[in-house]
Amino acid sequence: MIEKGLETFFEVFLNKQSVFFDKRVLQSSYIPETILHREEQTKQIATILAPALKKDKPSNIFIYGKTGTGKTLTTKYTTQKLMQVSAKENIPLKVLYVNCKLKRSADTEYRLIAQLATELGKSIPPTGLPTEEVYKSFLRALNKQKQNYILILDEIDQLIIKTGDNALYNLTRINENTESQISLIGISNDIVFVDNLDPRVRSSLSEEEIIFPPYNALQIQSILKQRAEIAFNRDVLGQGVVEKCAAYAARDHGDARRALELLRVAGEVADRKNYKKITTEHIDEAEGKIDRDRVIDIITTQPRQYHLVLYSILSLQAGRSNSIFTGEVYEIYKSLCGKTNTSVLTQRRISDIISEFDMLGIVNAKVISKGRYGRTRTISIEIPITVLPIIKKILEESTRV
DNA sequence: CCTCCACCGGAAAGCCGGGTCA
DNA sequence: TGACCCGGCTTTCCGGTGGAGG
Repeated sequence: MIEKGLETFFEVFLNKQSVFFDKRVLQSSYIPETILHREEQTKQIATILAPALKKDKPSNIFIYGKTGTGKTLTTKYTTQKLMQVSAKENIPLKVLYVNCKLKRSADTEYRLIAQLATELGKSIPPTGLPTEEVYKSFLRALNKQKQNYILILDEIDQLIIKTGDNALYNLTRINENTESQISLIGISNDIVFVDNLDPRVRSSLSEEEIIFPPYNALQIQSILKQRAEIAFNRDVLGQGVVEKCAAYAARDHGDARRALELLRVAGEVADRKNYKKITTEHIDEAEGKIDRDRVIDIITTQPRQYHLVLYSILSLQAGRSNSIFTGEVYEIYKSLCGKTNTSVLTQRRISDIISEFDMLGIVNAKVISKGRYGRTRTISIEIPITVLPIIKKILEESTRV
């Protein structure tokens, strides 16, 4: 009986009308036919890279712009076109793309070089070898065929923050040891990190600099319309939906990625509720959902010690309205450890965990001075009230012995 | 104006589990 | 098997420090 019900459920699901025609178009990995509002930047990149077709070494490029301003997309798009020409004309040229933020893939010097070598067909074990050895292997792969390489390092700031500029330094001078020519394209949404770079690396990396300004609301609107045309079925977008999405995204620094995500989730919400059209209400709902999912996702993937810390903060907040200090959190945390039979970490460590929560936007922690009574952080919770019960449940479950 | 609290936060080093290689 | 490597997580050490209270 139950099976029967489930079967019909699936059948109904299968036959259900969706507002989507091709959802992938709204994902950030999708590269559209034409890229709107980035003509200038596309041209700049193309101009700089073009010499590669004549076997000259293009200058290194440093690309900077806030999140969702089309840096990655434009770079990928341009290099893709470049490759098409080089393939047609039989010009040896290779583009390697690496995202330095991807955990366990390219977020350390070893892994970055290993990743690059892997893309050139060398297989490198994920660990165990001296980094030096990996470099040698990479070099051998480069030399196997003399040609131009364009190396795209996305989110390069993450790499620098985590592991310093060693890798970058080595990469910028790798040309001295090889027949092939390597050009770097560094992409970053943070510009301050450049200051901490070795001057040699800095000047080498930013032989050319390209800035991606944020989109304004109108530009985001046209981007959304361009994608929506392919992504959705005919006539599913309600009055003012695109406008509202764009307005939300423009509100905080014109992030096109967020706008697209908002639109996509709004569509999913509409689907789930069996609406044939997406309305502006769905957007509000989508915004809340994205928020909640983000928080829940962050917290569930956090290790146990972090849960204990957060639980301590939560229970402190429950009783009072005034602010919470690090010392108090640590006291509660310690007693919690005792109760749950967990090893106790140092206050120094807990302090770091709290700032991590702060950076993740789960908690707001500001350093203040209480004069005579010392210096500490004031901590408050930033989790939307609607998710608090869920979070509490998650924490309680993981905190239990 | 000086003191001195209760932490902050950088640097370095240790531990441990994952791995390679000869 | 032992010497060695990498990377994540912690601990240790320790020099700051904003501002209320004296």
